[in-house]
Amino acid sequence: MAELDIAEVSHRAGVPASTLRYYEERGLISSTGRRGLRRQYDPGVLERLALIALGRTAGFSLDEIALMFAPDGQPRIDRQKLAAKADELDNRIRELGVLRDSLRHAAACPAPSHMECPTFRRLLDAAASGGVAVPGRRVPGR
Amino acid sequence: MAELDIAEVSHRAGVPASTLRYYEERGLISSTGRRGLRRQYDPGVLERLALIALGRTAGFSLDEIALMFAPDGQPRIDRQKLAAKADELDNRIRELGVLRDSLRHAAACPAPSHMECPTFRRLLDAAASGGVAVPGRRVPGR
DNA sequence: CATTGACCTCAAGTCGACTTGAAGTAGAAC
DNA sequence: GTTCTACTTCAAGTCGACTTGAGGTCAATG
Repeated sequence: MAELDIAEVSHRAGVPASTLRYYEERGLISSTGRRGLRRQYDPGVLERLALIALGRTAGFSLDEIALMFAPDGQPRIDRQKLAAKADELDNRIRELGVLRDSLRHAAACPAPSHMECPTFRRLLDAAASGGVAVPGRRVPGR
Repeated sequence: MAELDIAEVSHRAGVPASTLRYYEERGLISSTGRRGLRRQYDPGVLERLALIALGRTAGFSLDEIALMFAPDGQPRIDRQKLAAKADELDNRIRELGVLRDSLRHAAACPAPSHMECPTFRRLLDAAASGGVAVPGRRVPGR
């Protein structure tokens, strides 16, 4: 079985068929042909989908991911971009670490009200001054 | 000057006026009155905005945050929820850590193509099997 | 040969958190 | 007293990644 049916791909990759069609439309994957109406895929699409999933979890947009494939379909992953994303992740991880520790402290804090807890207030100031970022926040000028 | 003008709040909190109106509409903050048309705010709104910002960076939705204020305006932060969010953050942090390490490895990997690098392939399998989560991904059945 | 059911296309809807635009108003400066 | 300007309301638009729905098609099953 060289060719996979869309249902097969959907099942194996754990991705809805609608998403496969969407990815195709966006140029992220391509079908090798049709059996009747139905899309057929090369088994390699599974690896490609894994790559896409990976990119998504690393925080790349679909557009960015699309650029990571050469026109011939071979992944052309820019090592610099990977390193940059790793650094980005590093920052986010550090932020989240601080946040987590502070949340835990606040959860265990004996102060009658959170507002009277110095740790909580410090956290608050950090958040207010934009020291910590929200992932999906739109930046002014975009 | 007990009362702050919306422009003042916007400036001090680093939040656009449109967002302040939006937060008011959502019941997250309230203005004490108007001078002419313009909203006036109690200085306490700044602390509240900081609290909102904090909640956002911790990954709470505006609806969740709204529930963290008692009707009287006093923050009523559920310590259990904080702890739960901390645990959630902990998981995410661990995932991101793995991802970061793998990205870094891939970036430095000597294999001619990423596909031939065992570390990269392992990472790929993890991503494919949904071992790592994308923050904003919609879960089936929601 | 007719039915079934899973696929197809294309347009439109969803979600959350805002932003933007049009049309109006009022305090303050001239 | 007029103009300026920063605010006001309300509806609609935006962004990314998909999902959903209506109406159509076709390989396989009976």
